[in-house]
Amino acid sequence: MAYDPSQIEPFWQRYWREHETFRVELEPSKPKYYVLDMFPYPSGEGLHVGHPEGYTATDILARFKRMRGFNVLHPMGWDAFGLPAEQHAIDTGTHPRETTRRNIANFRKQIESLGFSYDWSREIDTTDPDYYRWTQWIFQQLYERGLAYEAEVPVNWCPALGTVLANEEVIDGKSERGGHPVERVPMRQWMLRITAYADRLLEDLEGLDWPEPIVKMQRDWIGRSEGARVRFSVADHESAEIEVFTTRPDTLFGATYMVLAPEHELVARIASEDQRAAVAAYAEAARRRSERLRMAEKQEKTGVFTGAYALNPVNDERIPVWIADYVLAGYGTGAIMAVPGHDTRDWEFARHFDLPIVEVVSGGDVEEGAFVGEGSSVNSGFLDGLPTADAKRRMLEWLEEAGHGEAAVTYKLRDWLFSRQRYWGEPFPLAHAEDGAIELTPDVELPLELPELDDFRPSESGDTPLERAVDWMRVEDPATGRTLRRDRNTMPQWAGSCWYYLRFCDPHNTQALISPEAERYWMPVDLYVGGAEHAVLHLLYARFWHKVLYDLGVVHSPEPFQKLVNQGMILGYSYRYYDDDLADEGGPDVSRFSSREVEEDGETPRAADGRELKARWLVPPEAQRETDGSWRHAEHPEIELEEVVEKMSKSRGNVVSPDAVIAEFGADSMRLYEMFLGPLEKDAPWSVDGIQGVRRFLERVWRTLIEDSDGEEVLRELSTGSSSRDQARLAARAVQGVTDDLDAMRFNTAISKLMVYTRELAGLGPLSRECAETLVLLLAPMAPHVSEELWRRLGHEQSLAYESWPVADAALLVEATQRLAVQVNGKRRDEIEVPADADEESIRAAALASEKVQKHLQGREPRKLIVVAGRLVNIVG
RNA sequence: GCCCGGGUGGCGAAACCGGUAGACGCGGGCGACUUAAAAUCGCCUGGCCAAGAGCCGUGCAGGUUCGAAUCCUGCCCCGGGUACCA
Repeated sequence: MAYDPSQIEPFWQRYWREHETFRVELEPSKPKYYVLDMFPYPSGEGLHVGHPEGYTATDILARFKRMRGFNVLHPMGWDAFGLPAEQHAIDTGTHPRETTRRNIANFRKQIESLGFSYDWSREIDTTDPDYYRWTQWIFQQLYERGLAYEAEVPVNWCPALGTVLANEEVIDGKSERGGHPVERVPMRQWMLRITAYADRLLEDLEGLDWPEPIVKMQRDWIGRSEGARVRFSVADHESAEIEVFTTRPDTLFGATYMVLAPEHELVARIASEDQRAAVAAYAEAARRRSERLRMAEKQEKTGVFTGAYALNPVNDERIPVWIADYVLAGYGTGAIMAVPGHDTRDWEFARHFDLPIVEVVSGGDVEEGAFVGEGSSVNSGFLDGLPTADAKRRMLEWLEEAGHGEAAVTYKLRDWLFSRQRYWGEPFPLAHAEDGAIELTPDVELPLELPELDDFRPSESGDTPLERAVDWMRVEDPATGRTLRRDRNTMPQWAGSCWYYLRFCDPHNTQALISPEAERYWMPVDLYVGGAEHAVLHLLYARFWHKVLYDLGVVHSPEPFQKLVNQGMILGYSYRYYDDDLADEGGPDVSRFSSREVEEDGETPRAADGRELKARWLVPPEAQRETDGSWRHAEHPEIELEEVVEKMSKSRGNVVSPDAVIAEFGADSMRLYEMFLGPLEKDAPWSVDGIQGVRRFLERVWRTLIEDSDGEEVLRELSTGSSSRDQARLAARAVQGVTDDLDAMRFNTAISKLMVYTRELAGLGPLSRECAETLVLLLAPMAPHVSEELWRRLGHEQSLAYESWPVADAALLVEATQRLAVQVNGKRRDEIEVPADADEESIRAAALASEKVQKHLQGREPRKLIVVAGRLVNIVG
């Protein structure tokens, strides 16, 4: 028997658990390192192969930093509230708590089987009342600071299902399950005033060690823009006034019409008699379209004239007021002044509806398209001749003097819709009085626990699941004795993940969400690793809460995550076809279609005859591969399937579990393989081609140290005394290379350097103990089980988790000579070897002395000679 | 649509700041060992042809530069996000 992970890995996992090897305490004398994974939602599908990628990366860092003397906080927990457990409860009647408990147990077992060095004594579960007690506490602080308020906000209401749907559950205006119509209807909701923190969220991005694209996405998401608010009066409607925001007040003379969002409150008031019906019909249709579709510019421009006119304040011209769904109610003021000459969407709209286009900034041709750049004002009265910047300033002065508007800043960022009409979330810690007053649940009554239910559906009357708990909903106000009603909503899943990184620092504190000592020592997070799909929302929400906690004095750093790394997504394969069974009823009449027979119409797939279709996804064995490489529906082989590569998800069925891989190759091979696949940040579809390579590497490492002697696995005899010079140089290069790569999180190249080191050691005669131990220590963060086993066999009694990381002897890294490429006119023609300290003059001479170079120069005099230190010489001639 | 990222051999990739394209691994080929196979070890493996001191080659088309996978412009394809999936 050779290397056998099925023996080694469980042994060491038990060893670490029993010895609490990775348990950490606050140790002020030691430098700390807090390395955090984005904790998972424990879904019923279990871990997929994408999870271990990020977790392996952070685990390598955690182990590496421990060996370099840091006190490492490396925790794991569960973001366990969420939609799937509740859906499952509705389908099966199983309490979400039970589903969640089972899923967590499964996730923990899978995660443990990979040998991660988590401090499990700090495990967190967001659905644990001891945890969400503090989520509720934070909400109360937000409320008391005026950062939580109630408002009427449109939601995806599905009358047939009697419930509000997540955007994901709505496809092209119909529910994903059953294809029932969905409309946007306003509902009273909790909102968090994240916009009050917009500027700080923007400014503090500055000092963070985050990938630049993520910073940019956050910046764009916040979308600060400076401009003006302008008020237009409405002709024949004394009291009506349309307020708009524009970044280009200098183009006000070019405003030839206005557009209101279909939901705008003025629409009903100002629509003229003869347009009323058309306006109502359009508004009704808009309610059925998703915001995403409405923002898509490629869509045909639609809109309806309201019959009303506004007065342009600069010239008192009557301009028509339209409604159109490209103007969104939730952004800005829900109304725009349209300047078709200088805004692309307005231009297209004006063209489509034959509205006037006026040039007010010179520099383009407004007949051909909108000119959105800067220039100088024309056709603009008192602005004429002014360059754009001055024209903006001048117009602002005029607006303020005339009382028609003022300078303003708006943000694309909207306040955060913070309530859900669901069961499986944190209850709001407050109650409502008849008169609308809100009483916070007293601190001693926290946590306010979820009521027990056995039916998790919304009620037919549109009540939320919580409203089924009649007794729970009713509460007596201890002060006045009057009866209050608890809030019928729960918090969104984001809530628990907004502050979990703080709780890991002090998970069992019953007096506070975190002690000042723990917070001062451990925070901020030094390295945060997770998927790029969280680039905006989770990270922005968590930063917002952190800043509120900063203002409350709970935390001392303005930002929670100092360094952020996004691991790439591991994608899965599925195989797509379409059918016309929109209501998911099945049966014999269903027609099926291959992709090539289907056209996309916006979000709606259609057959050649115009019939609406629905996409379906299969995975093997329902999808079968033919000998010609095509994929076919197993039951309907006439249907050719289209291969699609996407994020792994239940809806696609393309989730791949790591369990089988671990069983076959071992956890160390799995870890190494995921790291060896390519750079951590890169997306890639999952495949196990090539996992043999890292497994073979581990076997080679094993055989380098262990030999079979009469069926007994024993340590090879190691050479006595110190390493040979060649061995020492090889080891020094490996140490330097691996250390640099781990510091920069280049795990793939670190592994390749270890492969080279191992292979070349074999060619250098009897192995020295020093080289052997160096190999094991360098491998330890990446393949910890086999490394621990070899370390023990090398005669050490303690785990190597806290051994010192090897240091390279700088003197051994110096080379005596250097090889330089020699180019003639940029093409490589020869190579020369010169002393490492050769000066430029001798390098030139050596290059020109090359026969091959002379041949290619064909007698020409070199016009120019470029020497790049350590790299090459380029002779131009 | 908008925002972000990616595209290099048959495949995963490397090339870190504009300086020798393809390290390392998979797959494939040849050889050694073996009665044989597996395992292991060694060598070869971007394409083309007239086979050279040759030409071409990093999604496509251009540009900047002594020199471009890397920088710039335009385009194509793929992935992620798009505020109630997480």
